[in-house]
Amino acid sequence: MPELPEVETVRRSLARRAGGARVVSVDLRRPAYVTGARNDRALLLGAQLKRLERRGKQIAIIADSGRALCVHLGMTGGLRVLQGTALEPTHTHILWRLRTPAGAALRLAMTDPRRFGGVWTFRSFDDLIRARWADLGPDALTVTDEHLADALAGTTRAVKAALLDQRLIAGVGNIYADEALFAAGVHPAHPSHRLARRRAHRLAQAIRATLAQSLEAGGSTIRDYRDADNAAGGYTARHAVYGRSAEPCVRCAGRLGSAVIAGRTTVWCPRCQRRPRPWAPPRAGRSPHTATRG
DNA sequence: AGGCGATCCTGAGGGC
DNA sequence: TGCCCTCAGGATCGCC
Repeated sequence: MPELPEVETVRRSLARRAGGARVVSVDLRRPAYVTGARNDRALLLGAQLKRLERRGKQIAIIADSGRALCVHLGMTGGLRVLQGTALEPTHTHILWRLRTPAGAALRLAMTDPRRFGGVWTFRSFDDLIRARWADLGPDALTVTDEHLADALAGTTRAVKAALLDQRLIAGVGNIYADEALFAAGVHPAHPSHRLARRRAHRLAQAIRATLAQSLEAGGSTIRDYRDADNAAGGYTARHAVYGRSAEPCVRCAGRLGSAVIAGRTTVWCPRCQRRPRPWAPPRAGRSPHTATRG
């Protein structure tokens, strides 16, 4: 489920609630959810949670022991802090018991009904970066106009497909790809390399602005997404196109269209997001301006 | 190179 | 109430 704003919201709430806490016990209930060493020490038993980092849709939990966990939430994953007698969520694959510096007992639950996410264990944050983050593009929240323009110039794919490719830009998923394309007035099927550089810059600005606005609202809540505090996101109501197929465009009131592009349901406004003019072969003799090929 | 479909899973929602 | 179908925030793989 979660895209960059939701993952960053989880990271922040986790840092606030469990930062500095020590791992008292580890209960790994579904070993297959973890890749790499699966022993207690690899899962940070006895260590203190020191730093929480994020790149795109992935979170790194770095302990004072130097060890690091990489968490990818997939479609339905969540990291939830439970206090007191709070009920444990269903599909909890790992449960950590923590003790905060102030002495409070907390539980941290890694939940993921569909199990498209996962946890990877590493001896160090450097190892994590090498194994999992080295191939990711720059984080979408701070991607530069120049980087996105260069990345798009290098591929012929539909721009929507390019935005979903985490090697080009990290953190954009199906919701924010559609939202940013709408905000920039770019048709999702526009061939990436044919997008004018000026429009690629505008798209980069739209990506940053859309993600920042959603982050400010605590992300989007579709179905079961919750942050580490179990709070729902407030951005869903502000979606201009995602989930609004056949509804009126917020800008021109025209009917929003949808189709499967890059294997994902895509919604856009046919009037506000024009298709590129199709290339037509020049026909000789029709106009004095028609180029004659040698 | 990249489109496409299948695949990994569970759950929600609609139609009947 | 239940059954059957479709669809869902992600990402990878093999095949054309």
